[in-house]
Formats: sequence, structure tokens, C-alpha cells
Amino acid sequence: MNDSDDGKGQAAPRKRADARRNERALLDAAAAVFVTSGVEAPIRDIAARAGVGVATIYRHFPTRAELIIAVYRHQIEECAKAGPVLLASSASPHAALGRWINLFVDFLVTKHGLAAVLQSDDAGFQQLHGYFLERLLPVCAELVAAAVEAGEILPDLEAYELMRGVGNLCIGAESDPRYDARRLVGLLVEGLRRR
Amino acid sequence: MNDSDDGKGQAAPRKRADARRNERALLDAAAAVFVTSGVEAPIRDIAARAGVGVATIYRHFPTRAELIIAVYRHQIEECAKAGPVLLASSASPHAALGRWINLFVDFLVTKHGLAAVLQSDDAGFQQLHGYFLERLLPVCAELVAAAVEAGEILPDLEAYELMRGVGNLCIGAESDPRYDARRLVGLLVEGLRRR
DNA sequence: CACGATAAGGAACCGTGTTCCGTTTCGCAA
DNA sequence: TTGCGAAACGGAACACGGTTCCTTATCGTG
Repeated sequence: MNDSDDGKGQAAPRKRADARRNERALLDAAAAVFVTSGVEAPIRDIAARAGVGVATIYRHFPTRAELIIAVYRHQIEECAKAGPVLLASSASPHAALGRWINLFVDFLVTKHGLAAVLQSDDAGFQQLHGYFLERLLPVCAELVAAAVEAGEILPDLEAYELMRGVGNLCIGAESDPRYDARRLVGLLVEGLRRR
Repeated sequence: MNDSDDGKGQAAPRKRADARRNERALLDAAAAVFVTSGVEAPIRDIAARAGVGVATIYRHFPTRAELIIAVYRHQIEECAKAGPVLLASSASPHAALGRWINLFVDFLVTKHGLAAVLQSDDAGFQQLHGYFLERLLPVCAELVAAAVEAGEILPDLEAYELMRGVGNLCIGAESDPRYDARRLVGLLVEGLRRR
């Protein structure tokens, strides 16, 4: 990744030093606040923690989704990259799929409120949903396809539906000790299996 | 937990006629608005539709959860009552469990936003969560127990977890044609099966 | 019919997201 | 080093929805 490349691809108009400093401060502050108050924490809290005004957040991250993506982009990349690795190193495609989904679940469950916001039908979060899909769906689809080809699972479920289902199962998992999302996801993956 | 009866019925101190009229109007208005705008529709919308002031809603239904419960109470009762019936009339306990869960899913999926709000960790909705649990968990538990006893499913999942999982899978199902909650729930139930 | 209790209505209040605008800071060049 | 225009900033102001408060209207009984 490039230091001043925002990932949009075109020639970046060269940002001012204070802008870069603030962006960094915002990312750090957001990460910290997300941990304690969840990804829906008030904008003002994040701004305060970063020592900037609210408008500065909007300038750098016009939507909350963009801020969330920026904070977690690295971890999401990691997860995406793990797919092919697991496929190559596991005993079977179905096993790889299961392990990869565990990775995904671990990520979601440890980010307070992320799973919920990911499925929100609020317009501002479509971006977030879109980003996750764009980045992780191909990986998931590859694993599913491999498992289908190996005859381990039935070909009747789209990878999209699987990912949404898994995401849904993770909602609220961090705030209810009686609810173990991992177990249910495991059951779901088990249910895919051809019998 | 409940002082004998948490319903409306018995020792009511005799309400005034206009109060009863407004309560009815509110229930009708809420039902209509829930259909078009979901269960999180603005209070003011419901008040306007019923032709009353906002305070009147709070007087009759102090929390949104109470309003939602009042609107859907009848259907929830129906669902609860269907459990034993299905158990008696189905070929096997596992089949009965599957059918009953389908009923539950159908109910949730057709109530815009209800599944989401059901899992919300917002304090005001704990009541709603609590009511569903209180009413439906015993039914589900009975079906699960029967299936376990018949040796059809493994005894390693609490009915609570199953219900929460099913509820979670229903989130957002009404607003995404690519996502079929019924199918995923079916897979989950399939995953329960002993193999 | 009068009067007290019950209920109604809507303005006001509060917290949070979002926008606007005057002020400050930066980076460049003279 | 200083001056200047553009970039960026901060916080007040606005929008919106939930919740409360207080005054007024209505009910129903004596």
C-alpha cells in the first residue's frame, strides 16, 4: 500500500501535512472508540478523541462506512488473502471453507456492532456492504466452487447467500454470553454438506 | 417474573371511552405504518395516522416494544400454539421442528424490520426480546427435546441459541431478493441432524 | 349540571447526524 | 523572510426523531 494513495487510483492532488496528520489521528481515534463504544459511536466522540472538529471527519470520511472501511481495511485484506492459502493447505475444500469462515466470523464478532451495521438497509451503509462483498465474495465463491467440484457440498447455495447468512449469525454475538455465533455458523456449514 | 398476568385483561381500573377508542386507533395505525415503514417508523407518523398527539402513544404504550407486542401479540400466540399441534401431527419431531420454524420465519420475514429490532441490544427492546423468548422459547425447547429424544438431532444446542440464530438469519430478508432466509434456516436445521 | 379525575395535545427539550461559514494554517514563491 | 491564495479547520447552526412537561379538553358520576 502507498502512503498517500487513497486507493481510488487517480493522481492524488497531494494533501497538506496537517490533513494527513488529522487523518491518521482520526483513524487511531476511531479504532479506539469503536472498541469501547462500537462502530456506531457518536461522531462527536470520535472527533473529540482525535482532537478535531466534527466537520473534519466529514471532510476525510464523508460517510461512516468509509471510516469503518478505512479502519478495518487491512484486516479485511488479510482475510481475503487467507482464502487461497487455506484452500491449498487444507485436507479438503470443505475444510478450507470452514476454516476461512471461522476467520471471517472471528473478525466480525470482535468488532462491536459491525455485523449489525453490515446488514443495515440504511443507504449510508450500502457502501460498507458493497465493500465487504467486493473484497470477500470472490474468495468465498472460490472456496464454495472448489467444495462443490470435490462433491462435498450441494451446489444449491450461492456464495452470496452463505456470506450474508454468516454475517447475520454474527449479529449481537459479542453482547450475549448465551449465544455462540461460531457454533451456529459451524452448524450451517455442516448443513451444506452432501449426505 | 410476571405478576400472574402481564396482559391487559383483568383488574383494569376501568378506562374511559375515549382512551379505549384511541388505543384501538393507535393499534390500527401502528399496524398500517409498520407494514409500509417498518417497525421503527417515527412515533410521530403513527400518532399522525391515528389522529392523536405523540404523548398519547406514550401514555398507552410507554415503550416501542410494548406497542409492537400489542400489535403482534395475536400472531405470536398463534405461533406458540402451533408447536404442540405440529408435534402431534407430523411424521417425526424433527419434521415438526422444521415446520414450526418455518412458521416462525414466515412471521418474522413479513414484519419489516422486526427481526433486526428483536436482536437489538438497545435497552428499550430487551422487553421485546424477552416477550418473544418467554412466549416461544418453551415451545421451541419442547420440539427440540422431542427430536433429541427420538435420536434425530444432537443434544448439543440449546433451544435459545437456535431461536436466536433463526431470528438473526431473518434480518434484512424482506429487502434483498438475493437473500432467502428460509433456505438458510432450512440448512441450519438440516445441520442439526445427527449423521 | 357541575365538578374532579382522566386523558389529550402539542410545544419544548435533548441527543445525534449533517451542513455552513468565517477563521486559521500551510506551502509556495517572490 | 514575508505575503498570499488555497486548503483545511472548528464549531455554531440546522434537521430530525425520541421523550417529557404543562396546559386544556373531555368524560362520567353525583
